Amino acid sequence: MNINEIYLDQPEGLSTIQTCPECSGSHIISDYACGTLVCATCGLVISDNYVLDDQPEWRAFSKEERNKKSRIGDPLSPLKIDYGLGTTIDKRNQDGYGNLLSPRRAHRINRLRWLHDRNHRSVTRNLSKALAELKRLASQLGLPMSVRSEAAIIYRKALRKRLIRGRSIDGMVAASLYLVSRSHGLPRTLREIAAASRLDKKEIARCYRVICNELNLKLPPTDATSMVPRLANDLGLSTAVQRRAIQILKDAERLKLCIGKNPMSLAAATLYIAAIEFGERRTQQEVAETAQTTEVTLRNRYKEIKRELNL
DNA sequence: AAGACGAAAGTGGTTGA
DNA sequence: TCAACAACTTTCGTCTT
Repeated sequence: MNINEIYLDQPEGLSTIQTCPECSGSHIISDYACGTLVCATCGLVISDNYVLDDQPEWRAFSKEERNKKSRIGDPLSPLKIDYGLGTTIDKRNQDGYGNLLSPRRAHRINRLRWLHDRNHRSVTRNLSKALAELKRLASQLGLPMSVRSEAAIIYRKALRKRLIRGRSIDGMVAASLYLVSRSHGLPRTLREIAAASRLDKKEIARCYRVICNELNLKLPPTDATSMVPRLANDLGLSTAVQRRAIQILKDAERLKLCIGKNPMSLAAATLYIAAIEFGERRTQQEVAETAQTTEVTLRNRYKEIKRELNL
C-alpha cells in the first residue's frame, strides 16, 4: 500500500511515526517550508500531508528577525477557494473594539460587502464545486496531496483562461487530475478516472486535450514502468518481482516492443512473466482483471516479449 | 476442473490523404 | 471527412496441467 494512502486522511497518525518504512532509519524530520515529513537518511517523503509548524516563533532580537516572523495562519493551499486567506467582510457591523457602527457607516459596509461578494460569486461558486469534486476524486483514486494541489493549480489556470465555460466542471477536474497524476509518475488510466467519476473516458479525454493545447502542456507517453508498483501491489507481488518486471520492460523498450502498446498491458505482461520466474505465479485471468485488460491482450504481449527476449 | 491457448469477428482511436 | 490501420476486446472451442 502506498504510504501516502495510509496517512493521507488521518494526519493525527503522523505523530506516531518513529522509523522510516523504506530504510528503517529513525531520523525523521519535518520540512515545515513545504509541510512534508521526510526521512533524513534516505530522503523518502513519508507524508506530504500538512505538517504543522509547532516550533516557537516568539523570539525576535532584532528588526530583521522580527520581519522574518512569518507564521500567520495556515499554509496557503490551492485546494481552498481563497487559498486559505479569507478576504470577506465580517457580517457583524462592529468596529475593532466591538462597538456598533453608525447607521451611515453600516450602510457603506453593507454595500461594500455586497459588491465584494458579487464580484467573487461566479468564480467562487465554480471553485467550490470543482475543488470539492477534486478532493473526492483524488481521494477515491488514492492520489497524494502533492498531486491534488497541483491539479488544483492547473484547474485554476484553466478557469482563468475561461476554458471551463461551456464544458463540464467535473470533466475538467478529472482531466486535471489525469494530467498531474501522469506528470508526477503516479499515472492513473483514463479508464480508472472515468470509473471514479460520473463521466466517460471520451469526455475526460476531450477536456484533457483542451487543457494541454490551451496551457501549452505536452506530456511524454505514459511509461509502463510507472504502472508496475501499483499493479504489483494490487496483485500482492514482492518487490523482487517488481524489479525484475521493470528490468524486462527496459529490455523490451530497447527492442522497440513497447511502441503504441497500452502501458498497462505491458506492465501486466512483464509482471506475469516475472511472477512465474520468482515462483509467485498468478493466473492470466487474475493479472488481466487487475490490469483492467483481457487475457488475450495479456497473452499477446507476454508471448511477444518472451519470444523477442528469448525468455 | 481450472487455466492457458488462439482463431475470428467486432470496437474505438489515430493517422494521413 | 473518410478510409486504412494497428491495438485491443469479446467470444468460444480446444488443449494442457
